[in-house]
Amino acid sequence: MEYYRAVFNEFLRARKLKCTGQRDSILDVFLKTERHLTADEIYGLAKKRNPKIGYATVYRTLNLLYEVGLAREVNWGDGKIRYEHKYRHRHHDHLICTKCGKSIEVFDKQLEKIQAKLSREKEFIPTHHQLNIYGVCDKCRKR
Amino acid sequence: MEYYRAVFNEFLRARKLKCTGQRDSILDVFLKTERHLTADEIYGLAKKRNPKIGYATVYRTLNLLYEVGLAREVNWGDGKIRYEHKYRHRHHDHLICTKCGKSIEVFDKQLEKIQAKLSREKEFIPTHHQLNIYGVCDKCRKR
DNA sequence: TCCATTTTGATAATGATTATCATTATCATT
DNA sequence: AATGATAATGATAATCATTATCAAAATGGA
Ligand SMILES: [Mn+2]
Ligand SMILES: [Mn+2]
Ligand SMILES: [Zn+2]
Ligand SMILES: [Zn+2]
Repeated sequence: MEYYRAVFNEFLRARKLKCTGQRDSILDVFLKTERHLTADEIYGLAKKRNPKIGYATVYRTLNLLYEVGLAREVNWGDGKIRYEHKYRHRHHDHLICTKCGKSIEVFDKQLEKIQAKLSREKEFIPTHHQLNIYGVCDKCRKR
Repeated sequence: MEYYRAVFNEFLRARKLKCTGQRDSILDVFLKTERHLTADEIYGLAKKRNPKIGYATVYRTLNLLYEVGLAREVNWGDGKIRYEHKYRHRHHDHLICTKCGKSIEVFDKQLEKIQAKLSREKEFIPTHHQLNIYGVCDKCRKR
């Protein structure tokens, strides 16, 4: 975790941005949680350790984490962006339960290959993608 | 196109809803366009043939078209829902150019199979999915 | 035609995110 | 440690797509 903080600080220095307590708090909260957090959730958690932190700073810092490549933005179509760890985490897709909201992470090499093939066929240069599979999870089905 | 209108009217009757000129106009506009339209675009087109139509009615009618299965909602992560034909149209995914906004429709049977496999492995019952591949289209790359 | 029910459109409300801007904090340089 | 140029912050207003409200109008079966 020290390492990630170093990555962030290096990024700030390179961009002539400043190290601040708020940025530290937000990065900490983000790194300490493995869940997919919304800006609002991160705001709530960061506020605990730094009560006078503002919404705008949370949004601004999350964008920095995105830009430096520490965070990935996830869009599940419910109107809010979620953030998950990206640095040294392999890309994956999500199964999303429409009953309980839980998500399951999945990865398939073949699936990624087919996407590359489809792009190639259309002379399209892919930069990133997002696959959401919506449905009902095991627990919710049995309930 | 008469057929689709019949499907819609049958749905309205079954739900004890009423046939109205506004609903006709909006369905017409939707059926006549093969593009992926936002509510706002449909509002603009419908207003041409029925100038006193309101925004709310457009949103309400699009939800009906979704419920009856004539329309599919598409979310490209830019904050607005788009609508495309669903009835008698095969499911497909999209390559989305981040330069010009154009989309290319693609389909791969193997890709769908792998998704089913991934769901099965997690004991997850999938209902629908959405795959967006973002990147740069042929034209934009050459420009 | 009558009338219960549904629909409509203008507009207010909502909710997530972004913009604004005066005040405060950071940090390289004295 | 003090300075000062620059960046950061937070309260709050603005934005933008979508939804809710509600009085007035339209629909359709009897
Ligand atoms: Mn994830
Ligand atoms: Mn399409
Ligand atoms: Zn569930
Ligand atoms: Zn393009």
